[in-house]
Amino acid sequence: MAVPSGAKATLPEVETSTGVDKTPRTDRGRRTLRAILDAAAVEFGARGFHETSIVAITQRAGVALGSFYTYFESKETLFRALVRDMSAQVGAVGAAAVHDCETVLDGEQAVLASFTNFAREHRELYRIIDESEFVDPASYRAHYQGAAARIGARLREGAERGELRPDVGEIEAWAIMGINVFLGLRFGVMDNNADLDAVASAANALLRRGLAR
Amino acid sequence: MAVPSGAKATLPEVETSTGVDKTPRTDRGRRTLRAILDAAAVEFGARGFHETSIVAITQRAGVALGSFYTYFESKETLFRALVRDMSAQVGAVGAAAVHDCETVLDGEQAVLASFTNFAREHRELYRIIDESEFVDPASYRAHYQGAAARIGARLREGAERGELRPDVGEIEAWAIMGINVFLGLRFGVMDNNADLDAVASAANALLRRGLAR
DNA sequence: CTGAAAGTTGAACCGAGTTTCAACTCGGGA
DNA sequence: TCCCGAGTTGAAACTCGGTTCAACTTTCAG
Repeated sequence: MAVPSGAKATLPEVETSTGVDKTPRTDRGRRTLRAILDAAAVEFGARGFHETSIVAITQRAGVALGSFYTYFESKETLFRALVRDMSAQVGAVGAAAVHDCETVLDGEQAVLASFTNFAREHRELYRIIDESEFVDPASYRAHYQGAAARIGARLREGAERGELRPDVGEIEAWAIMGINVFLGLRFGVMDNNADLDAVASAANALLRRGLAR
Repeated sequence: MAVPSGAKATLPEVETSTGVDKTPRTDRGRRTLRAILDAAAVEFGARGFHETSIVAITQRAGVALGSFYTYFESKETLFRALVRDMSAQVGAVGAAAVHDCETVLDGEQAVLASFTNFAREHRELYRIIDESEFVDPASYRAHYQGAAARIGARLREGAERGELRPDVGEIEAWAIMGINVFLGLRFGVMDNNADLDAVASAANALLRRGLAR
């Protein structure tokens, strides 16, 4: 039960390089695919890609080893599907958070608060995204470039509206992303009890006024 | 030639769980060990831990497969030695950078500038530290907790000296670390031409005044 | 009810890469 | 010069986990 609700509703597209369509056609098939995805998120999150065997995944999912290959061409394909799925969810969570915020800076605070919460509820997020650097570099880059681009767009809008300095750009976007990722790691994942709203608020103070006396 | 000069001078301690001392006793031995470490940094940096075979390392080092086991108990042991070595170097680079800076904020700017430069010159840094999350979790945690602690100590001193707000703490330390890591990735590693001093200066402006108009 | 398509099963195959080891060479001290 | 410990060598043993596949069951449209 470590896979976010978003993923439960929509099954991620599983691409096949060899034109063979592996999309399940029946309900039974969709349930099995879902079980494999959930089990994989748990196993990859706990042990990492290489330490996780397909047997472990299918056992946790309660299906036979061979069934795996009904839905995926390889362990890599499965991992890729999972990475893309989680990356999309992070984007969705962020978009939802900014939705009804007055100012850009309020928006950034809301994004951070919801992101750290999301990370705490989905411990596997970091390990899967982090490991995609080695297993699926393209998705890894896409994930961070996409996130930075979204932050950058919000900053630019804030600058146009006169809320932010006019010179905010890519540097600031990547800086904010770095803040979010590391605070998510430290206070969302490594620490169960931290008050995440307080963390978001402190980080936002840094964005607003800086650290100087 | 991807291993930092620091590592060339001092051979990192290679611990053995089984009490067998693998430290080379002759010059020839030290040269071989050095060659293996250098080759390993290149290979791990280019292909990652699991995709790198010991054969590839020994071939690049120009020694026979069996020689590897004269110096290391396993591939993991070697990787661990490398992680600890690089982590120590990052610390050293930071310490050197703050050394003769007037204010804390000047210090943080100097640290960021030298860190991004270091990352650009040692592309393997990120991949090795990142992958230690999976291969050697203890060193991974130690690396980031250590870095955050050093930043935190500097901030505290700045607060005592009245340069910074009195309430700076762990949140701000991890936020700064996140900024540094992501700017190093984006402008040091992913981009060869970015002006790293300009990047450090922009990030420092964020720390000083924030982003607000 | 029936047949074909979809899905399930797990034993066995297989390749890749780590680790071992016994025979060999090197180098420096007596 | 001789000797011996340190270091080198690479073929082969071993391990392990991904992938295949042919026999089987379930589903569902007609």
